[in-house]
Amino acid sequence: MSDNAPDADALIASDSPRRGASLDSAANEAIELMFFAYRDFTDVADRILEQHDLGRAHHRALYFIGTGQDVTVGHLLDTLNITKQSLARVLRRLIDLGLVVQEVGAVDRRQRLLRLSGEGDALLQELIEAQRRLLREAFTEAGTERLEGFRRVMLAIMNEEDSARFNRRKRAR
Amino acid sequence: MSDNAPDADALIASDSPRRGASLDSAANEAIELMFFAYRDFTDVADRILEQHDLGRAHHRALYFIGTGQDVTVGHLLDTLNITKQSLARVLRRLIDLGLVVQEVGAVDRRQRLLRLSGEGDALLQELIEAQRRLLREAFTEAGTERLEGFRRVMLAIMNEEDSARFNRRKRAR
DNA sequence: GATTTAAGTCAACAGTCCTGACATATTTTG
DNA sequence: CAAAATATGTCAGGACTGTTGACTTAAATC
Repeated sequence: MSDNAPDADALIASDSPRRGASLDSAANEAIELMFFAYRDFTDVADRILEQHDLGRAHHRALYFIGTGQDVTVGHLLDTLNITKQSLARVLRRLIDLGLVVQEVGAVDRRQRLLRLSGEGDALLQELIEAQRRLLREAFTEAGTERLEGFRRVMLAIMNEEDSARFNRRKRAR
Repeated sequence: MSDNAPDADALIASDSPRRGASLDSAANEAIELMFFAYRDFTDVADRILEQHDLGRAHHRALYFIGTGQDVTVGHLLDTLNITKQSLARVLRRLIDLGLVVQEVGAVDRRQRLLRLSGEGDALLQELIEAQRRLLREAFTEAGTERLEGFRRVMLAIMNEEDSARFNRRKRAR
């Protein structure tokens, strides 16, 4: 990717004359970190989903239904950035399997409030725990004092819309 | 996800009596960081790929062909963890577009060594630069002293096979 | 010479995403 | 109240990426 890539430990010397080049090679490295780490992160959930003949799209829907309050179809469309048609297929399957139930909105009866059934929540908890375990172990392995660096960088990678969404969700917890 | 989620800054107090709970809520938070950050990271490349009517699979193939040495079809299958048929379709397209060229292997003439054409390399550089810019800006925004934390945690999230692969690739640069 | 390996190909199927159009029920607005 | 806007659902059809399994060709290896 580039010559003379400095050791990552040296990157901290941000007053070096080659600061720009260091940032570039750190970014080159990070492209691969993102690819491999995300793949392995999703793999632990994929293995569970496979056993239920579900895919990632079902996981995402389950997740945001289960971790939000009064989630409507519209909220889900906003959060997932997909089309109504894409979501409909996924939601239909989850409802048919009895993992998700719908209720007519109390304030606005056009809305369909989505929530997980007991079975749906059990599956979601299983998925969350698998990814949580992986991350917990990674934090321990890397040293928990490095967690803050990880958090801040990941947050900075997000665009404004998503970091705002992330913070809204965080506040709601 | 859990009650009494502590502020992230408090997570550093790893000698707290609730260390385990802190790690859990940090991991819960990180599940969303992974989702949103990865999505926005891939989005900057997707916007460029769209203009060329290419998808993520083409990006991945271009990337590993362009950043490796003497990459064969077999290597690519190993790295990407997909089937021969999946790769074949993608590779066919890239070759037909003139972005990738094949040469018969010098040592083993059964092999097809893959490399990028000038045009292919130009596209790859454009893709890499878009993601590199995003990451560079994120590092600056988060503070470069936090880069090391990010790196170590991401590396720890990877499984052994991928972290070994990552380190092999890094050594080769 | 027989077996194994690297690559390419064919057929068929599944999951996820897209666009665009249209229907229904309900709420909001003029 | 009637008209417009909104939330949801659905239909048709297309694209990309992934899968499995079987088969061929050419070259290397035993």
